Amino acid sequence: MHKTSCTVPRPGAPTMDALDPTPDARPEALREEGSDIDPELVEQTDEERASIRALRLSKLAALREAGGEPYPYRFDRDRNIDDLRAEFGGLEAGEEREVDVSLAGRLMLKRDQGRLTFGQLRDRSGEVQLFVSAGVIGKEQLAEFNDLDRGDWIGVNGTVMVTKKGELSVKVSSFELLSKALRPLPDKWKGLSDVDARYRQRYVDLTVNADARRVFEVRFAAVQAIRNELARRRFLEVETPFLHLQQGGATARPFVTHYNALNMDTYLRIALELPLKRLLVGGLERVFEIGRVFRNEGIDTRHNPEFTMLEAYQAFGDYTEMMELTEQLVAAAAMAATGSTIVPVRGVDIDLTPSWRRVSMVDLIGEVVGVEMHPSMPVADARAILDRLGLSYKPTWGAGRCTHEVYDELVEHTVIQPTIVLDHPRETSPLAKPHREDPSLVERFEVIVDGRELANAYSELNDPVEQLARFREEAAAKAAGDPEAGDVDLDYVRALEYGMPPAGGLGIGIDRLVMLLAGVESIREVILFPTLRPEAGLSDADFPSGGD
RNA sequence: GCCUCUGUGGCCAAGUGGUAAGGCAGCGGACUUUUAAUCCGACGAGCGUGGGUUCGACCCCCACCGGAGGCACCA
Repeated sequence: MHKTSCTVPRPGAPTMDALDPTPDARPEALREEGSDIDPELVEQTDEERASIRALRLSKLAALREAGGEPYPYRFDRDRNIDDLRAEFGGLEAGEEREVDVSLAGRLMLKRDQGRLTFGQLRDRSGEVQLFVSAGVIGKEQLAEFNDLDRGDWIGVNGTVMVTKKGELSVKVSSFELLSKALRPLPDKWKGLSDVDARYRQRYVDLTVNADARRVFEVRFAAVQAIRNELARRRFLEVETPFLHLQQGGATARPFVTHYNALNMDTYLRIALELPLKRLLVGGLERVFEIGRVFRNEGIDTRHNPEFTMLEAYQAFGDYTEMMELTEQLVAAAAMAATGSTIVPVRGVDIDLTPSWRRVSMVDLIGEVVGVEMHPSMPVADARAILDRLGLSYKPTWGAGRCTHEVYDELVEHTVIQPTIVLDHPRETSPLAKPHREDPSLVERFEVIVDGRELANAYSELNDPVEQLARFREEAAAKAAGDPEAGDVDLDYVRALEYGMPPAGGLGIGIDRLVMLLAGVESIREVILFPTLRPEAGLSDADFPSGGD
């Protein structure tokens, strides 16, 4: 047993032995003088005895035995660690201040020097060293501190000092266990790198990987900046239903769920569009929603079945307003998240500073591919171009769809710097208003950055007769077996019949924006709990009671 | 859905046909200014799961279960 005694008996302390009258049945190896093994461990299997978790459970039991509480209710700290650094960061090596401070956080490292132990305490704002000296808190308290484990949550009280190596520290006068960790943290240097474990146990990932934490700070800053900019422009933030009775607002397969009370199937929303535009009919004029949408499609580095969209609608504007708005929102997000509107992506500086290049789809195709194409050209000519370019097409495609195909296959991925690609073929844009100068086009643009679509916007269709016709086309396609086609939303048509003001609408994929700003290549890195298959092998057997 | 890669103690990681290195953490010991502290000592896995081949399998084969990347589709 330990040479030091302390108020909390640790495994093997005399009180425990006294409480256990049974003969010492411990294996030879554990019965030696100085063995620190809790007698309770004898009740455990070999596997449990070997496990860190079992040892921690016995620590827990010992602590409670002594009247301690490993999971107390609260701790009053008086500042965050970054506050402490701001206040005392100017101290010289060796300086001390008789200022009482109290901090709370997770114990990340321990360096035991014998009569002195250094700890590393982390809260959300930063880390600071703990200086825990027997000369200050006494040998017993020091032994208790040394009995803490990496990963435990603690609260500390102490004064401020700087070590002779210049490290700002808290000279601990007392500490309190706030929550005992039963499972060990990953390697203190290598951290957690197994991506499966990182996503499934995001709590561990966030604990040990600073990069993971940084991504979500970036995400918050970007979203907050977008909210602020929209609010400044007098947009009203709203919340619309997740459960939709009809499929619409985008072309995508929905998740279907059953609502018992109404005994009917409902869809998880695939877009925010139709409810928001109803609000324009209602006269709200400028509305936006940042929210989760759900698409029953594949998972890859750029797609997660649930993801976050911003959609904003502005009455009395058209898509040219949306171009300016998109630029300002993205620039504001970049500035807030990274401090700059220039973000490095794979060695290339992407300059998000407004204004961005604006180019029509047909002009861009001419520039990149070197062919003259237009949705108004005879379909036979369009097909000839696709043949020459080695692209395939379906017999149902018109010249517009063919034009879009060339753009998708050969142009989009070549566009690295932010570019507003405008005036899409009418054939591929069923929800946008026809172009005021060219009936084969619609007033629509996409923003391409780093070869990927970041935003999509229209002059919104508000002609109820035209809208009904398009809904009917979709419904016919759905009836013919297209799972991505939507339903006829008669209430939406009725809303338009009351009159929707002319408006521009904008959608931005928030996850992709964050990927860009955070410099990560997988959408799972910007979603806290990405969709994964069920974890195999996690069972009750992984949670032995520890011998109680 | 298809293709390729991948799964070794709590974490990181070697081994690729001869019977599981090493590091971190944890455990015991030393140390009052460390910074991934250091030093000494003891311990811990039969290699995702199930079959098969072989005298012998972490290693080869098959299936299944996770994961990653790519293709297809989409934001």
